[in-house]
Amino acid sequence: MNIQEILAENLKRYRRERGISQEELAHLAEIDRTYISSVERRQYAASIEVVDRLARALGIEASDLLSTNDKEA
Amino acid sequence: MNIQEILAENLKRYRRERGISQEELAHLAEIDRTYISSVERRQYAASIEVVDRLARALGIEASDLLSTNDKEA
DNA sequence: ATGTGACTTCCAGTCCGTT
DNA sequence: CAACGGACTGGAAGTCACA
Repeated sequence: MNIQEILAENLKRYRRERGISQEELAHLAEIDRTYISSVERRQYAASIEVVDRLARALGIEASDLLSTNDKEA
Repeated sequence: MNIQEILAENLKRYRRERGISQEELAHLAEIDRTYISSVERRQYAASIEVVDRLARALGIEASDLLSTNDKEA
């Protein structure tokens, strides 16, 4: 389990918990729609900047998106 | 407190707790010494890849380096 | 043992589209 | 709504000399 997978899995999980689409999250986090798709498909090693923006959009902290524990927000 | 500051502060704190220099950490994480210096001085929004390598070198998890809580490892 | 400016390379991230 | 492609740009990644 590398860091990109951890981010991808956490992102998908939290996003689905919120019941929002990639597109909506993209809008909320002000990140490109196709980029969110790429991250969820482990295509890139995102910067902490985008991890932070994604976390804020989901109402959690950046560290939650990189955590290996599967705890609820 | 933005994400770069959080990373910088956590990195410095954990590194000093371990009593190791930037040079030693650089060697352990296989990252250039001056790059670690840059990160600690908030010059970049590092990628999660780099954060992960630094965390491993410090014996912690990537999420610990981005956490806002000041807990011990 | 660390900070810094200058530098080059390359991929993160955006924007257009189609399947 | 998501995966995926091509083309592009800015800035992270990585290194050096010197203070």
